[in-house]
Amino acid sequence: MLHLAGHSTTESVQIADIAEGANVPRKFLEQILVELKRRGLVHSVRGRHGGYLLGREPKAISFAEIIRIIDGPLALSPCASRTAYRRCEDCVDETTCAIRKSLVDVRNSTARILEQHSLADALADRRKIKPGA
Amino acid sequence: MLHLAGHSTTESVQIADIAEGANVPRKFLEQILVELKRRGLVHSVRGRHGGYLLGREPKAISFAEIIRIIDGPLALSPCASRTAYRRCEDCVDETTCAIRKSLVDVRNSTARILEQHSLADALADRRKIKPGA
DNA sequence: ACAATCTCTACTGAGTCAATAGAGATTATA
DNA sequence: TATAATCTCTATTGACTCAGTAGAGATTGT
Repeated sequence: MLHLAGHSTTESVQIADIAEGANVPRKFLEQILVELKRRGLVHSVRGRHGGYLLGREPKAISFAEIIRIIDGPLALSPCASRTAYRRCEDCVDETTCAIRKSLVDVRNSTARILEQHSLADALADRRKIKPGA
Repeated sequence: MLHLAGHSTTESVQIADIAEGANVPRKFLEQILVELKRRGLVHSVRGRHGGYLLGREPKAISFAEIIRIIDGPLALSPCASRTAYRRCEDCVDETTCAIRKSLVDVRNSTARILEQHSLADALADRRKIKPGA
């Protein structure tokens, strides 16, 4: 995603280029991109000079969103998740579960941090440190 | 652990009792307890009237410590972990990795929250809500 | 027509997780 | 001393996930 963010929002980049830049197998990257596409974070251009490009401006794509798609919900337990809530099977009483309270705290702070960081921020950081690259 | 914290620090509780209270298979619980013992969080008493008891006072056992033993490192990626640091294999330059910065932020906030919560806190919470239980 | 690319589905191998199984060591008690 | 109750240890299972592989099919530029 950082690689794509480094290019314009109008010209597409080919899988092979991204794979080389990110140092991951092409076919493996493909599966991730298909999923990202399904969720609207990237668009694809088919055919001869096809490729991928960001679906929105870099500043409108948060780390939280990407991580949720690739790694699943942020919460440590489904019962503490907001986007993928699921009650624990053997939970006796959720409202008095002292463990869940902490897990919800953790989820909230994690979500806050990851939602504040966008691709644009990451790109700016990188440029700040390595102006030449 | 909450079950154990509910008992005195001197008398042991049998696996079967904890298993029933926590609604998990006895043999499965056993493996967790053995690991917790290896790390010093609980002690065991062998033989006829054996069982388990907390290795320290409830207020000296944090959620962070328990979760690290049962679930592994808190960080989302090994490169952001303090207790189990490991460099990413295909990392080009760790100091300029914009993703890692966010992951370290998340780890730190997670660790702060989970280290502040102890078994004693959880026990107090539970009693506050359900004074009779 | 053809070549380059994305698209889709299925598969593999290693690893993890919850759970099971059983033999062995330790201790209280009769 | 024998026995029963308990923890201890190691191995194994089955379902699942994760990274990666494979190949046929659809789409588009030339």
